[in-house]
Amino acid sequence: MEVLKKLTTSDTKDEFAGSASCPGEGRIQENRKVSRELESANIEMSEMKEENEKLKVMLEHIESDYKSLRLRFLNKQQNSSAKPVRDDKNDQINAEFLGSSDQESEFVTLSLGIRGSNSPSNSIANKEEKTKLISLGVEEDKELTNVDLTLGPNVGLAKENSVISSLENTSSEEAPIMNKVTRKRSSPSGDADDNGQQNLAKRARVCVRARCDTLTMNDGCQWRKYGQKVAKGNPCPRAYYRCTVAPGCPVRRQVQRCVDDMSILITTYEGTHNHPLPLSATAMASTTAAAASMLLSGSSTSGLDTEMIKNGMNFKLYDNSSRFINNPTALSPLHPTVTLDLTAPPMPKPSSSPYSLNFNKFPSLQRFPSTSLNFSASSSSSDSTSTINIPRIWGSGYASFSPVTDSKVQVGSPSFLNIGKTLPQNPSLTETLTKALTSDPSFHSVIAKAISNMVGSGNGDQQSSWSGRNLMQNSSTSNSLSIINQEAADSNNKNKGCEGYFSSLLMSNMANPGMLSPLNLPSSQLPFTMFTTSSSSTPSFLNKEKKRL
DNA sequence: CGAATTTGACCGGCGC
DNA sequence: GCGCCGGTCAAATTCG
Repeated sequence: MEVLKKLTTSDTKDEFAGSASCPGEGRIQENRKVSRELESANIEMSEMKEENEKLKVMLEHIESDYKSLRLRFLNKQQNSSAKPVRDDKNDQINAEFLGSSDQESEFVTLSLGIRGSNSPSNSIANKEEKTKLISLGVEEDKELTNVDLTLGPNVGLAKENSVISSLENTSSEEAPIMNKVTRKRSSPSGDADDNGQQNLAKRARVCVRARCDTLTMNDGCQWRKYGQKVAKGNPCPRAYYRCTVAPGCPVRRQVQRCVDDMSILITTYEGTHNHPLPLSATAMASTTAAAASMLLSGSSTSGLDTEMIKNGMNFKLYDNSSRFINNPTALSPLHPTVTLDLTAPPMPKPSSSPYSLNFNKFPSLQRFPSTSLNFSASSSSSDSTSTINIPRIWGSGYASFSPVTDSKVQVGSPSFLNIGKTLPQNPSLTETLTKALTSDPSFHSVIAKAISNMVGSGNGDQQSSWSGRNLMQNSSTSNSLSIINQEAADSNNKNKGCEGYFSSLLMSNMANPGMLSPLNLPSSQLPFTMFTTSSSSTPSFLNKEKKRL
């Protein structure tokens, strides 16, 4: 902008100087013309100055937001690595994110979904018990944050995982409940399930919805199919995969077409990789880990936001309990699930849409005016659903997204349905990235991660056919069948899935400096949709996990 | 021929 | 206790 300003000024001066050589009457007219141009240039300059000022203010805002979030993250990290001690500082931090007591209640409900074992009766159905546990809020949250992070890969998350060790006590507390059940069948990956910490984290699921015309979304990992089944409510068979990057890796993945929109692929991740991940897999793994972190902790301040921020992502949570009624996986009562919606649904309208923001239930949400991060829950005491919106540009190939205007960098070439060839980028991307790289090591690492993901995104997972007996037994819609058949054809063509999809998302997001901070963005610019479901019926899945021991 | 996928059977949790 | 359902196993089959 400064350059443009200089150019404008110098051009004007040149013209003015040139006009001095014009002889006769024409000189007056020429002078008038030049003065008009000068005037318009001055106006333009003043406009640019104003714009400059605005941009400066925006930049300062972004910087301060980033610093404050970073401080909070570091604070969290410190508190987690040390023995949790409830103090005023912690209270303040938590109160800041919890909002009103109503919200607090829901917040704790989410947490208890995971930590029910700590409750004497393993039930949070009645409000009195909830209230008791609310008083434990801070410490519970911290521990959960640690648990959550175990969902991620062991590589590339060293910082986050550094606090996992404090979880040992938690898993030992769970033992009595888990001991109730024994498991007859031993899992081939049982070794990896050998501790309660893993079990806890494993049961958290991260569901990724994405438009994809291929059988699976390539997340960089290698998967082997071990089963396929038609789940109730969806004629499309659900395929079960386990990670084969390393023997004994407990991570599972479920892949299923969305019954409402067959072009949408629902991929659900569960478990923790117990091995180094390929570079191409770290983006998905770290982000799902962060998402699960938020889910398990029930805290908007835990893993997800920090990880998303690190990844240049921006998110917003809001009630969306009706959204996944046809997705039994996502709403499984046994598994708290967080859903990342990359399908670019229509942006929610607060009052009329089923995806509407639920501010009315939790007026206290407005206590976060400086952030676009909101957390609300359904009125149900047992389940809670939250959503993060993803911009249309990511999922549907829309050509523009608010603060970005042009594209100079090609961010992969995803093969999934409706994704545009060019991704958004800011004209000053180079400058922005340079600044960020030189000023913030963490941002540096994120960019490096994303770039390496782009480079290494060629590792496809094994494909399998969607045409199975299970489908034929249950499917009655020709629409489903035609799509399934197409999937089978894709499989024969050795289609490698939505290659580099997630990496592209990360990179496209980082290419948008306006999204480096999640704060102060209007809701229309919030980049993705996330749903979370959390059940309060913890003991069952804890018991099941104990059986595997 | 080894690896990967398919598919029928089985198991455990949960609701009634 | 029974049936439904999600999830997993493992033998059979297919693929490269």
